[in-house]
Amino acid sequence: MTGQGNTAVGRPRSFDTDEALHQAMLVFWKQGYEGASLTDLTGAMGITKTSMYAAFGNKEQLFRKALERYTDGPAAYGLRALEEPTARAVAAAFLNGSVRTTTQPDCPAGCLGVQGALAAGEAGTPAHEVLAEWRNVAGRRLEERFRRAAEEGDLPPGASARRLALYVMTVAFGIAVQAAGGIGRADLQEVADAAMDAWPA
Amino acid sequence: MTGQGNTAVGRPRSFDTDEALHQAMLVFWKQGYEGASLTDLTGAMGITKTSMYAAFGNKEQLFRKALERYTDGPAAYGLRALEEPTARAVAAAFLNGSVRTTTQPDCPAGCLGVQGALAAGEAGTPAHEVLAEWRNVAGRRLEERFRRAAEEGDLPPGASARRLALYVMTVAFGIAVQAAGGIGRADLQEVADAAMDAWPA
DNA sequence: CGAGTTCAGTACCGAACGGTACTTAACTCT
DNA sequence: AGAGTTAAGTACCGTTCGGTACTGAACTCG
Repeated sequence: MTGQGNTAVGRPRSFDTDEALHQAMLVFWKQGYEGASLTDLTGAMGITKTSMYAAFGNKEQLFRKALERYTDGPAAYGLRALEEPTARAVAAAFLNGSVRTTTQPDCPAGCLGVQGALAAGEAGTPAHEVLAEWRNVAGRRLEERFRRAAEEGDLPPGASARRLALYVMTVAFGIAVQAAGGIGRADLQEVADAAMDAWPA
Repeated sequence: MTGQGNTAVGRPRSFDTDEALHQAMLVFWKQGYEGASLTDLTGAMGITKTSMYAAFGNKEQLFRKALERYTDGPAAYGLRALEEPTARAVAAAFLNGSVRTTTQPDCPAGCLGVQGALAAGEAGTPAHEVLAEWRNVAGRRLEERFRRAAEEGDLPPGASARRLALYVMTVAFGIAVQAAGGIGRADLQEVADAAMDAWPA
């Protein structure tokens, strides 16, 4: 029950935790969980190891917080897309957002949720599982949105919400892989457009 | 100019290099380049570090050879697909092959070419670049095949071979990501089928 | 001004990393 | 049998890994 009021007692923190977390996110994004050493992380964050442990716990918890920040920041297009008026617009907005975020000039190429720990050794297993769940949650959100669209008559009777959600997520993940390999934004936007040709009705 | 005839001089190798390379491939496939330690690798290969260095050079060269083996083995569906008679059949065979290989029960889930080093620190950069090139080569092969199809009148006049190749590769990579996250074969086959709905004409 | 509390920095921990020198074992050829 | 050649095994190299005691410094409150 440690009070979290703004009455500061003790020596005040000399760095901005938000900015430090942002830098850590960028390192994880570029190098992956196992490829990012504490030296890489704290170097980019501009703090020492002790400060990082005091502020964030350990490497794994730092990664989880960096992923939350990624979700609310660069990956926010995911939730925004769900608010589009039609299922088709939702799918297009999701794919377009993934193209834009995975090819942002001032950020690492690709998607943290995909390349953060797609394969991992023993040390990276927790991160691997966290990211797999992160991707599945996104897919479930999309599926629920499409199910609602089906109930509203926004999708043809035969369409499967689950199948459509899986398809859109799969194309988005593929876009992330291509971006990580250096494929440019214009090419990937064409891919996103081509993917929408498979949309029903 | 060391002769490579079958006249064996010196102590004969006591392990099967092909089998050892196969085991190394499986470890890289499951754990990625940086996540696979020499202890993990040599443990699975059933040999000591010295034997591994004598037979394969170092970790990076072992990875390159494991990737070649992956190309000729689990990923051989890629070249086979190019031999299909029509562009549509090529695309379908490629996607179906990716579904089968990334969800093989007795192999790691996903694709070595995708998850081997999608993001990497400094130590994993060579592997990262090797895999990016590996994916691009596959895409170029597909693009050439589709260009030939266009010349043969096997594709509508407006179709872009490059765009179609990029689309098929992107879906295949997305399937690999989904498989790495535990999505099953039946679901992914539905995705592959759905992706073909975008095929022109 | 202490007393209490929290943060920063140095210096260090044991373990694991990729890689190698050196000895011993197993083979072919003369 | 002995020389020459190559592989296997042990034991070790320096470095880096994630993580932590411990010492001072900076702040609020009484």
